[in-house]
Amino acid sequence: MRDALVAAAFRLFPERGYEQTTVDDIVALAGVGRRSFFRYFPSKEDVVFPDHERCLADMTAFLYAGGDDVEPVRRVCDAARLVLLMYAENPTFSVQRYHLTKQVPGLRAYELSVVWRYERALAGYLRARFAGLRDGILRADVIAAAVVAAHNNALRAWLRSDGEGDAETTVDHALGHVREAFGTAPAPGVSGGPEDVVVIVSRRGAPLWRVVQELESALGRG
Amino acid sequence: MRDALVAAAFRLFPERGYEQTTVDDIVALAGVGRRSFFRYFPSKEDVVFPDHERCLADMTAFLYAGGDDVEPVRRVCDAARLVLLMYAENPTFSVQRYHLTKQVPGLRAYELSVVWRYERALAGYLRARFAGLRDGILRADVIAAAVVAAHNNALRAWLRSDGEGDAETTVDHALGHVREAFGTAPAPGVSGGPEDVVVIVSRRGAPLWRVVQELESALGRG
DNA sequence: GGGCGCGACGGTACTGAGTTCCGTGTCAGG
DNA sequence: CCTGACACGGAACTCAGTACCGTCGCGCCC
Repeated sequence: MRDALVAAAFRLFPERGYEQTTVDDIVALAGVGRRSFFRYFPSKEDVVFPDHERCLADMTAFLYAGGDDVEPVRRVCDAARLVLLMYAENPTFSVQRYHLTKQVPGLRAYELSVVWRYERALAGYLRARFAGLRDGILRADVIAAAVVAAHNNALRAWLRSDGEGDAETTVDHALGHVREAFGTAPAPGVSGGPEDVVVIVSRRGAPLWRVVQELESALGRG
Repeated sequence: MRDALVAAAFRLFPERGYEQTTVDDIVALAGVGRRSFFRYFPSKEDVVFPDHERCLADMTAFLYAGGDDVEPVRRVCDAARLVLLMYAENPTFSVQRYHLTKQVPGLRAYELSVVWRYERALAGYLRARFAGLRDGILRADVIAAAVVAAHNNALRAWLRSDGEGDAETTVDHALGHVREAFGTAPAPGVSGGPEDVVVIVSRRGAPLWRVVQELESALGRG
């Protein structure tokens, strides 16, 4: 029933556009009553994101499945990675939806509220992991936003390639930037970020010779 | 006329709720025709964010008013700071709207699309400033998202205080975290982050003497 | 001064999303 | 055969948003 409605909707949307397709058109093509549409989808927009609830639940489950021994930032990056892989499971559907949301303002707004829930899930996890830390909530919110932005960047690049590109490499590269910025270097050779970049953090009070020593060591010239 | 409609709307919203207030109620109280409402506000939600367009335009103008000599990340942080100060100009109105958006899902979704436009404005500016840089677009998007998240964090904290707290200090502190994470130390004594930390990023291919030069300069020992 | 265009406002009627209420079939178990 | 739970369908309704048109007030030009 759900699947029949989604199938009918995505047969009509490409040919006459989202806004020009009424719910009556969809239910007529699916051969079901109008009332049944709103039983399965609270609004017309929801039919465009039919598996969003399940995907969000999967990501949340993944977050809390790992123990507290795994590094938090790495965990949320892996969660974002997981979401992108879910998108990549149905390339044609994802690309079709991308073209819809790109040109229908109403759907773009709805997509924002969808993405927002993912971001809040990530932030909630990080807030719990950062509990007690100085500015833990702020740090959690900022990192969650950065992770989502990196994920979206990679996702859109992949969608623009019509699902032909390498989604994994792209998202790992993007998330590598975030982990770099927030103090968790990607594992060597994992393909996150360019491998010829090294970050040194120093306190101003430290003696210069110690900083140079660390620097040479980090650059492999010691 | 606009002001009359906004005033009427915000007299009705608190007493009977946003969704229970129809557009007809608003225009009846304002003493104008229903048609005129939609002349000034494309949708019912827009009356809740009456000065959003102006605020966005002001922020964009501020971004491009500074020359290319000012550091990009600092510039977008200052732009976010400017937005928060605009909110702080009308504390009672901002707090009232906060309570509305907090409990009406439809308004929260609309607010997301509003915030999204600010984020895209910041990202657009950063993309231009980072043009030609390796992963410039990705970096721009991630930093814009982080700045917006930090701004929102500070804004919500201030709104929860019913506009009584110190908005400037809060937002400076939050944005300091972002500037720390992305390699731009906050101005000395501004209260963002620990002031004795400096970050140097180097590519492995760079000559060591150049790196040490940058390092000495950053540490203020050159 | 008298048409005259123009822009702002108001009213009517319409479309379509979303809701409410209710009738109908269907299948289980007693 | 009766009955209660449940899924579906349909009619009628509310309200946001749009299209169309009529009206008023204003300056402007002949």
